Amino acid sequence: MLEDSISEVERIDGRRVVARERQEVTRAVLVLEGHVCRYIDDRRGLRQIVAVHLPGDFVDLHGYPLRTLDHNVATLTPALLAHIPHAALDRIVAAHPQLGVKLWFQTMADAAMHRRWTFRLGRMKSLARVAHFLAETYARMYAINRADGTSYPLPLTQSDIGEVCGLTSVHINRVLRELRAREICTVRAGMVEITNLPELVKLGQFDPTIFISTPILTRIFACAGKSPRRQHAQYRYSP
Amino acid sequence: MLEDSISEVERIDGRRVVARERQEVTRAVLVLEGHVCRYIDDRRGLRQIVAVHLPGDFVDLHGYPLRTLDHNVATLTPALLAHIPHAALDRIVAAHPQLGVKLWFQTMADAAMHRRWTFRLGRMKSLARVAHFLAETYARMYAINRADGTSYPLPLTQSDIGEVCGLTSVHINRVLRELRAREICTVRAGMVEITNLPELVKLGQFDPTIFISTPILTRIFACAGKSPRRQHAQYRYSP
DNA sequence: CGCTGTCTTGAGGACGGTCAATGTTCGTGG
DNA sequence: CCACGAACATTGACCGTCCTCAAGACAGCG
Repeated sequence: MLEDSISEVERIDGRRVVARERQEVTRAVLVLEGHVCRYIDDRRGLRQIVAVHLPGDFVDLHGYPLRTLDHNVATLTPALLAHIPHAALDRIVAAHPQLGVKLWFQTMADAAMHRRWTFRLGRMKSLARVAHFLAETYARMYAINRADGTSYPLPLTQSDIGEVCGLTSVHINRVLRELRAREICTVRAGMVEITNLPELVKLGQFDPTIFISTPILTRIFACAGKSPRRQHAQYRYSP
Repeated sequence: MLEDSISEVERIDGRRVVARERQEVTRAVLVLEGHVCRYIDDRRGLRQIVAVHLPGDFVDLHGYPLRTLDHNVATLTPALLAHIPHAALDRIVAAHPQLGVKLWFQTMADAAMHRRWTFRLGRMKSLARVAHFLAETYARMYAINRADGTSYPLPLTQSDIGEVCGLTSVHINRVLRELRAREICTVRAGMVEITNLPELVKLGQFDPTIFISTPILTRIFACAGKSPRRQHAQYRYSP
């Protein structure tokens, strides 16, 4: 039904703004090819990326209930985007309320990822942040069959990764060097080659639960054990 | 209809865990009184708070489409909670799909706040983070009529605020001292007294848009002007 | 009273930002 | 085929923010 609702398919260059903050949205965007991100500008015009979207992801489905955007949307690479008018979603939801809940589910998976990102920025050091991001992206790429064994394409610059992880491009460079030196993974020429997945997962405290839709992922990430317990210290927080 | 769906009202102490990560949820929790938070533990058992909920907020409505939680829920203060079984939501959504979209909207407002938090942690310095949090909470308290002029109750310890802002309680203490010294606001004895709202909003780069449901808020936060422009520097990012 | 939890302050140090120079890659045009 | 420029990657030196550790003050409460 969604496929039939596509009103337009658009090919677009890399590094192009697709939609602006506060803008009214009348259709949802679905990524068919390429990497798309959502970001929030600060006053100086610098930005924090709040989500990265891969093929198969809705970028702004939340714009359907919200009607307006609270952030910008831009491509990171050349991309192929499908547009689905909100009116079509109205019809689907009205006719099949349970499908409405399924769409809702999609946006909630997104929100769960937002929470992980909040956690990542609030609690982790640079090395762990990057490790988490790389592990998360691996899981997502794997799930959509874009990972070749332990490697996958990541067409982001070091600045982009910095904007994701709340670090400067300079520091990202040093972190990637460290990850390479520790033989955990190699990021080069737009490709990530993971040499030690258990270590990457552990370092990034990556919890694959929210991504596990396929049993394959469960096996791949079997290494991710954890059992946190709240501790009562003088400083409840120490990153 | 929601009111009629309440299956139970529960009074609960402060600092109690209400629900645990990975737990299946079968009912939604609505805050009637008190402060409730959602948080993610790290391996060491320390935590990052990813959301704070005030009276009138759904805490885990996202558990309705997701069916399981990706974080913990705990009270910060004694609270009064209403429980609404998912089965009741099923009936509402089936009978009135447009009400389903309204519920969806609620969870998306939440997601929008998540994105602001990501931005806050990724891009802002300590003073700005705390200022943003205080301004945001003021807007929310004002909207539910819990603010008395320029002051409102904030029954969080400095450690709690640290867990929200990704800082230690020690540093929160210094930040609050600084805010007081600059005569922007005073946080003491569980109360926030804002002495210079425009400055607080500016410092925290607070954007009230996503909270503006009432015209009153628009007026109160008229001081929040902004017009960011993407800048192309060697370092796209510098916090 | 004497807990216990919270707040406050100081001293020292680590992490990551800032600045700046240089290297690398790649596309474009002479 | 090479020269040039633009964007990205890499490295070093320095420094600021915020964490860490530690000690003490304060308040509420049994």
